[in-house]
Amino acid sequence: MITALPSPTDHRQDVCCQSISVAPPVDESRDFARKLKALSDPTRLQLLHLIAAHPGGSACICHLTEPLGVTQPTVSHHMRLLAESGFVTREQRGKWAFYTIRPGALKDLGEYLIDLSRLHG
Amino acid sequence: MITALPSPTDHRQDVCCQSISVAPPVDESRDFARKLKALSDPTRLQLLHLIAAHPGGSACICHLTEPLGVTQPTVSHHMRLLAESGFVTREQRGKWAFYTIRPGALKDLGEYLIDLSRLHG
DNA sequence: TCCTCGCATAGACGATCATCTATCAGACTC
DNA sequence: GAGTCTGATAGATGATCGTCTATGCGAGGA
Repeated sequence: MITALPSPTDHRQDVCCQSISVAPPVDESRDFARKLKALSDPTRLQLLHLIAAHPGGSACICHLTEPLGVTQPTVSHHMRLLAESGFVTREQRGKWAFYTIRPGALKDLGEYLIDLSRLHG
Repeated sequence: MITALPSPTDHRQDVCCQSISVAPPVDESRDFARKLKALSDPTRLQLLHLIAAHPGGSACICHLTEPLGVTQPTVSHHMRLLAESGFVTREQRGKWAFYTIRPGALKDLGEYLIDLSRLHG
């Protein structure tokens, strides 16, 4: 809803700009914010890079700890967050846990940001 | 560097997957993580939506407080974070502070995520 | 020059987070 | 079945975060 629409010839000083009261998409914002938060840590981004560099975008945890210089429980914690947010899937193969990138989740989030950059009224 | 390359006919049980020790881009990850963190809050996403809905992607703070149900200092705090991360620019017009979306910043981040989704080896 | 208005800053507080050490659970080997 | 290995979980701790109230500061208007 537009409550004020100052034109270039409007000399009133108590009007700053159009007031647009369109309610922002609260639930959607909350959902995307949660996903963005899951990616907002350098260790998790590096984990995704490492996994993505493996054939098929799939890697086992045992090869993710040493290159990052953090402990195994820390990697496990981060992988859980990434899995809960839908960026990877977990699969047990024998004694090893494999995590696989879900490209669609990253792509969807990227497109959300690009759409937001194009939203101009 | 690849240290183990089990083929489908490799029956050794103590090999789980290729170990790829390519050092992840630490500085780049830290930078993108900082930007993602700036967007990882529902209030900030709604602020960006609100500003983007204004003509020219530009709005003054006075119209951003009420629709979001938070106090003015809280909006000011969030806008500072968004400005420091490069997603908006600030401009003083008379007594009003205008914030303008920087579409390129959102677009770059979106493309980073889409590239990451395509990284598969 | 004082007053008002718009917005930033300061400081506090409770919640969340990233990381660690210690431990547990499940799967394989001998 | 005992021992080993992989990875998850529990709990603690220090840091960061989101929000608030109170206050300061600069720009206009009277």
